[in-house]
Amino acid sequence: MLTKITIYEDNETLRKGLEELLTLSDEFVVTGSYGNCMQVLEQLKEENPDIILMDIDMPGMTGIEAVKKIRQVNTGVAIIMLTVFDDNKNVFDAICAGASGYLLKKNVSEKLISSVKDVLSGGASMSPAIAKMVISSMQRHAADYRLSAREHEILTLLCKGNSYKMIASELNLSFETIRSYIKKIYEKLQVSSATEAVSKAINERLI
Amino acid sequence: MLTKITIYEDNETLRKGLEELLTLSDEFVVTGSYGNCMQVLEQLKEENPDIILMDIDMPGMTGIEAVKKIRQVNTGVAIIMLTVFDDNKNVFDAICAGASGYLLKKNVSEKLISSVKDVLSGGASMSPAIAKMVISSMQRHAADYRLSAREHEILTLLCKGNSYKMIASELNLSFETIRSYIKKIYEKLQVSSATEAVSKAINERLI
DNA sequence: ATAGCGTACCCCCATTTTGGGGTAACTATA
DNA sequence: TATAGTTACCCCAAAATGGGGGTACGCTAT
Repeated sequence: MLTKITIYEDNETLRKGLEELLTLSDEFVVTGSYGNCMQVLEQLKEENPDIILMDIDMPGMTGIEAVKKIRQVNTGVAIIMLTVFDDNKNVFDAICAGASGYLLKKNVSEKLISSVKDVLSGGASMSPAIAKMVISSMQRHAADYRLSAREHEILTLLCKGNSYKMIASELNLSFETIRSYIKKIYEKLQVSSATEAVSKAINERLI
Repeated sequence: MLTKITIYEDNETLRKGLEELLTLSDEFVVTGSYGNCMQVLEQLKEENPDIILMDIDMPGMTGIEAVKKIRQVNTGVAIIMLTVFDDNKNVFDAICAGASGYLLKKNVSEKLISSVKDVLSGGASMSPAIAKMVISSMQRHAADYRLSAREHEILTLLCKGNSYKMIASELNLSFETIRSYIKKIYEKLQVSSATEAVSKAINERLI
């Protein structure tokens, strides 16, 4: 069965090129091809494609906004972002909005078909440069505050929203014991309130 | 110049295979090849490779522990994990520990050389399945609690560790106003303490 | 025009948290 | 055998927070 693909790309030359590239292979059919994504929801409903190629920078509505709109009504269709931007913000916004892949325009000609196949088989597609950015963002890690196992445990419970009392009963320790632990934790994390501790713990991946 | 590669892999057949595969191309030289990573730090210092291929499941010390050790003394060397595991935990642990790529053993023969080249040129290498896992983890997004702009602003300040007082002075509002906003925020988020709110806000990416 | 929402402020009271001071047993280790 | 680190407990007082009430103004959409 043919794979249905809809294209959003405001550069007409590139758009035509994409259409041709996809049509050359007899596995794909281009169900729609547009210079902006103002009617994206209607077109999605109408054409029901398997894959959407979405440029980020388009007049009227950005590709990222379009992805958000699409994901509100359809979580299934695969969306590959197609863009000249390789900066952190665009990549993360697109991924968080719900894109399944991120292809830089300079790589389109070699990578398009394989990317499409990757997402069709349930995977995601990222160029090495994009993958590097994503991985780096996961690695900004933990200064080591040398929390003991017990301190770590108590911090974890605190981060789940437990009060001192709840932590005490959870761990079968006295309220006062929890207090002294938390004092020590605050000291080690260099904070002075539960909210600071929780925010630091989560953001720096201590828990 | 030749690219120096060290291999850690306890399956001897596979290890020999990797050596041959790499040596076939005249761009690589295998500087070391070991069945466990007990001496990884000494070997790293001795051989100073450009790339390390690291199996996850090895006797004595896991590849993930080895990566952590390596990253404590060397942030430059690229590390490609080589494993049969494609479960969430192993992938994330490896990436967070500092791996630059993650290759499933079933894909090794076709993907090894291109993965090595990807990481050599400063990128990262992930199979589509791994990329999918990583992307999915970034997408678990925001139930919409319909916070107003002001409520969002106050929640953000709360998450940074500010007390009610500090928020009030920051926004030039009265202490009591902040209190009533926070009460409303708790209601919308269905929580009843600052720690819960902060944890929910960060984990569900509300801020 | 009126109901709803967001904004901004105020009161009370009880509970919780924080910051400062302690003590003491146990374990590991140098 | 000191010494450090962890675990566990206690007191006090001040500050912050949570839950419950309110009022008022302006905007918007019905």
